[in-house]
Amino acid sequence: MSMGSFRLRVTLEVIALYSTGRCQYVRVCLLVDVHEEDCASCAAVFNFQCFVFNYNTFSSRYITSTGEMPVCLLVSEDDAHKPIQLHHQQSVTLGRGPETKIKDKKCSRDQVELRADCNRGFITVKQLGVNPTIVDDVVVGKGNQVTIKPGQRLYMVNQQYPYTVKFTEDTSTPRSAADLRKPAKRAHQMSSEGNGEKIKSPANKTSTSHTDHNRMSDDSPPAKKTQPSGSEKSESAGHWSQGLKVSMQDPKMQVYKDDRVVVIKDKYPKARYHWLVLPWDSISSLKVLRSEHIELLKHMQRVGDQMVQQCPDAHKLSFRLGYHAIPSMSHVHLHVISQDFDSPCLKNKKHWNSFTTDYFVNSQDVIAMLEHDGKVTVKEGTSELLKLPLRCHLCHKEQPTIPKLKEHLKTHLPS
DNA sequence: GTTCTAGAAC
DNA sequence: GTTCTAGAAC
Repeated sequence: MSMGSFRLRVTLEVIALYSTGRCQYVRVCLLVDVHEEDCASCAAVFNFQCFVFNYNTFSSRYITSTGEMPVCLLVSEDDAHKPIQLHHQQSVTLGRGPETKIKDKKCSRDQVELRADCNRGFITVKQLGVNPTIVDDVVVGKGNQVTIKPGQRLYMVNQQYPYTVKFTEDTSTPRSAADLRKPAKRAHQMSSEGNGEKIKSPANKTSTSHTDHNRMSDDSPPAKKTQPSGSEKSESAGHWSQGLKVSMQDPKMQVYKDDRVVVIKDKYPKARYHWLVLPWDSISSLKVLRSEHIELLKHMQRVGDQMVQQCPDAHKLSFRLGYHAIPSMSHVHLHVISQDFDSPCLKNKKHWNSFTTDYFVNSQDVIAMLEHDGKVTVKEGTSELLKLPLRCHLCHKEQPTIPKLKEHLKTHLPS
């Protein structure tokens, strides 16, 4: 039966998430002529998707309206710290720690999981800690979740540490399609079907790109050297331990991303190749991982394997994929690191032992633990492993000092 | 996590 | 004297 041809009107709302944390939505209307020879409308729709996501060809005449998505702020009522910005539909775990400045041991480090819906103007609050989180005199209860809107009050734990939620317009967000096309503020391209996007060649060898790497370090907000510029100043990630959350959002740092994870080069690589695979979802540490995270961790490992396969030196270097048992930096991150350990950033015993003792837990072992026990446990005394004598990871010969160890490692380098 | 530096080790 | 480490500070 002949279909003839017809005109398809497509309206699509695109949510742009900027590296600064701001959101904007753009409504796109397109008229697509579908002809019989296109075989099926899906072909036209497919082409349409390619067109939309190829941002540089995105003409302003297709944009029928733009608007500011409200920014969600969690405000400390006792003014203990600056408001914490919550990104649209991104889970954030909060509790005792530098972000909230709460030191009360009754408050878990992972007391609540928050997820803001900036369109509809509420936050979903899930209590993770044992002690009660309270919303308007009602105990949430461990494992339960409630919503909180402006006007309501959240007590982090035991009628203490009051918070309110606020949604405000961010007037600094670019308003025109021309603004949107400026590369520095361009939204991250995201596959609609979860297919990954290689941003630039992973062949950026960390040891040979130190000039570039250091330049990037100077641009981005490290612990003390530089301050974030512009709107980034208002972000809550000021403490050094929150640095990964900032770096993962920085397009200059990203080498791969898809709908679940992002890969960045380690800012201080401990080997020729050293990447970090991070989930977009805010997962503070291995401790909060449960069975429901298994698929995500398997995906992180697949992406890590992919980084290795695409590495031009993969044939002559070996790699390990794993997690630090007790990481210093918040936000779960999978290390993908070549085993040459040929890097000026590897400077001390802690660096060495964190990658060459059981302090480094293989990705497969973490996944196996989750599959078997439903959680990840770290053995007692693991932190002591960082103080062990320096021992070559290949021939196990002990070395007296870091400089001697580095000299020794050269003997194992591929020719 | 890094940087800085006092003092131990050589 | 120099080299190197470990712990405080950030």
